[in-house]
Amino acid sequence: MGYKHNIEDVIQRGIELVRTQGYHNVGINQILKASGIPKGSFYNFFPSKEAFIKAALESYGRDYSAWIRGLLQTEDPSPLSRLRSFYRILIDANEADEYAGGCLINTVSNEVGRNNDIIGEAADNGFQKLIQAVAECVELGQQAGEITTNYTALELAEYLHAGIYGSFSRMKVTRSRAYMDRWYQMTFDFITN
Amino acid sequence: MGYKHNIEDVIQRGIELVRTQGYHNVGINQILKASGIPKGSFYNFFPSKEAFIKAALESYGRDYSAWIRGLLQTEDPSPLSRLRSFYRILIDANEADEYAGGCLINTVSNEVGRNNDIIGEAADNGFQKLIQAVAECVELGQQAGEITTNYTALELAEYLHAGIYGSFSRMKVTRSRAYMDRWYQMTFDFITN
DNA sequence: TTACAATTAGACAAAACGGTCTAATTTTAC
DNA sequence: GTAAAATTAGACCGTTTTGTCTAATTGTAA
Repeated sequence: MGYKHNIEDVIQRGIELVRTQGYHNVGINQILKASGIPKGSFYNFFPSKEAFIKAALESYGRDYSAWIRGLLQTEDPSPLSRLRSFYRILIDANEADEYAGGCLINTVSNEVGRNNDIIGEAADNGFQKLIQAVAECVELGQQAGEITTNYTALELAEYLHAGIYGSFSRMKVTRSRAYMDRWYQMTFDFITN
Repeated sequence: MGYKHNIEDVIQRGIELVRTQGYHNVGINQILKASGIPKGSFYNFFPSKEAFIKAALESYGRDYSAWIRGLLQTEDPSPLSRLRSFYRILIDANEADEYAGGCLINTVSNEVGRNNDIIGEAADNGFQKLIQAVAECVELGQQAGEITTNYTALELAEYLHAGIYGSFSRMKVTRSRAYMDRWYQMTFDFITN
């Protein structure tokens, strides 16, 4: 049967709160309330807020990179087309989310990544997972002659990552998908053969 | 003679603290201590922390965009060369700063831009100032035939903005200029004729 | 000089913060 | 069934948070 509360539930609720509202802006009590868990159970599972967000980043990174891989491994025979499709879906998802937060890793990384080594490292690990998933598809696109080979697949994946995440930053205050759409158009214009 | 304390001093100290440590991670008391101002004076100048950061964003946006304009209006006759030089200096500055914070507007925007309309709007205004300063030089580069005219100057400036700020995000957790350098190389490869 | 306004100064307050603690309950292992 | 371990529950604690308040001081304008 198991006990009443479930760690994974708490993590998912916490992810959603922190992703949309920020690390320091969300208190433990808020997470307790949202997940219906008492404080004792929370601190039984996690020794600190820092440990909680580390676990959240790891869970999010796993799920997110798996989601990316799923989207990049469809039956579409063109790697470039799959890559384009992925970014369109990502942009659509952010619009559907009303530009509320973008990516948890980005939110946390920007807020505390530089000032907290444990969180910073967890964020970096997460980013690398996402970038790696993209790089694999980029490489296939290069092999298929669809994407420029002037740069390595990893360099291109990092370029894509920086660009879309920079667009997220503008998106958050403009609350518009225009910047992401323009980024999409221009970037694929630049990197395709 | 004037009174003992000076608003602009307090703003500059606050900017530096918030830029490197984040909005919620820096308390009023920290700003008071750093600028040697008592609480009564602070709240005499600013009605709230929110009002303070709004003033800080405005001051920072003014100074930063003026700094950009200065760097983009040298005696170098090539707009493209001036633009390249500006981004090299910007990247160098972030390295010299030990990747501590990047841009105040970006830091605050990512942390609270979506959850606080007053701060979000101030951040957006600041971003627009910076992008506009870059766009003017991009346009000159287009007129000189150095930069692609497939996109408007504003679109290209926004693209540059998103890219370098996305690189900042990676920079913060990797504490390395590698991502910015690669972004620089690739972007100018893409946008030049 | 005098009257008024702005600034200075920091004690104080209410609320929120992360985290601790003890006791009751539930599950697991033997 | 029984003992040990894990989980649940929330009252409680010390600290820190933003913001208020009153009184003294300083500057300004008549």
